[in-house]
Amino acid sequence: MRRQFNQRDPIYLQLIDYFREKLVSNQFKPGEELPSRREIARQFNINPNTVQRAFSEMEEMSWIYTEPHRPSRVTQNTELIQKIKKDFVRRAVETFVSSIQTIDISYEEVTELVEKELSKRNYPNGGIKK
Amino acid sequence: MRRQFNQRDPIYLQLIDYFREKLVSNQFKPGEELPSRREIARQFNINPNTVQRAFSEMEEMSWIYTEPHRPSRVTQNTELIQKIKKDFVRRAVETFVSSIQTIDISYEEVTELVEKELSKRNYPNGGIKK
DNA sequence: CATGGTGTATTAACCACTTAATACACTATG
DNA sequence: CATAGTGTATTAAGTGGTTAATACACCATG
Repeated sequence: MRRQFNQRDPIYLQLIDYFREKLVSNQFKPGEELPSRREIARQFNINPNTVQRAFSEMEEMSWIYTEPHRPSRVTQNTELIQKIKKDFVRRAVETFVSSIQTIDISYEEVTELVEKELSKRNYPNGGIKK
Repeated sequence: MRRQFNQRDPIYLQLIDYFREKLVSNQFKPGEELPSRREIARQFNINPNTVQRAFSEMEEMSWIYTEPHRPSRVTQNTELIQKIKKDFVRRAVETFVSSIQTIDISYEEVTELVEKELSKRNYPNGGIKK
């Protein structure tokens, strides 16, 4: 659970991103209980309300659910998790393409640069991470 | 010169991006005179100080230069323009790769998605834009 | 039944940052 | 030489948004 938050982006967004990463990389069992807001706040040394903010948004997106007076749980909808993953990638691709298309550069150059950057980060072919 | 600014990002940053695009796509002659701050402000219907803010930052980055009491001019350093272009692409690639590497996805899938998105936007191979 | 932890709601404080107002010296133009 | 436009600096105002404080009802545990 050790992770530093940068000082640039809102903490609650970084929290959401943190959970997204765990979600799409199967680090959660479906329906798994999450630590309480206050517990997480303690671990990250942030305000409980900030955690609540993140939880609210994740609940809004159905990433988690909370029965009254029960700990929040990770969604049991595995299709949703796949969708989160797909949407995330799609959005990243769109943002990327949208920005580079203002540049006069060939497709081959682009993919070569992407490939280079991927391998630079020890990202072997085949999708086995780290 | 018609372009709408979104209401999400700071205007001065969108202005800078606007000039970056013109700069790297050779829509400026080296040393070309730029319209005055107030003129640009009128065209975009924004505050002259906002233009000045953008100009300051572009001057800081040496994209433009301003002799005392003269109109600002586009840099004559063509190598710099190449560097701006390269840096911009490099940063876009880094951001992109950095985000998708939190996802369990193969390199082939990534490049395929990028290729798809590029062609969807009428981006023919070979780098001939639009 | 008391105590401490929980999810949640409301409100306030804060805060970085962008944008705008204003002023000034200078220059070109007539 | 007057007028209008320019680059620039300083300062104020505004603003959207995040974070924090506080409170409340509820529940489990002893």
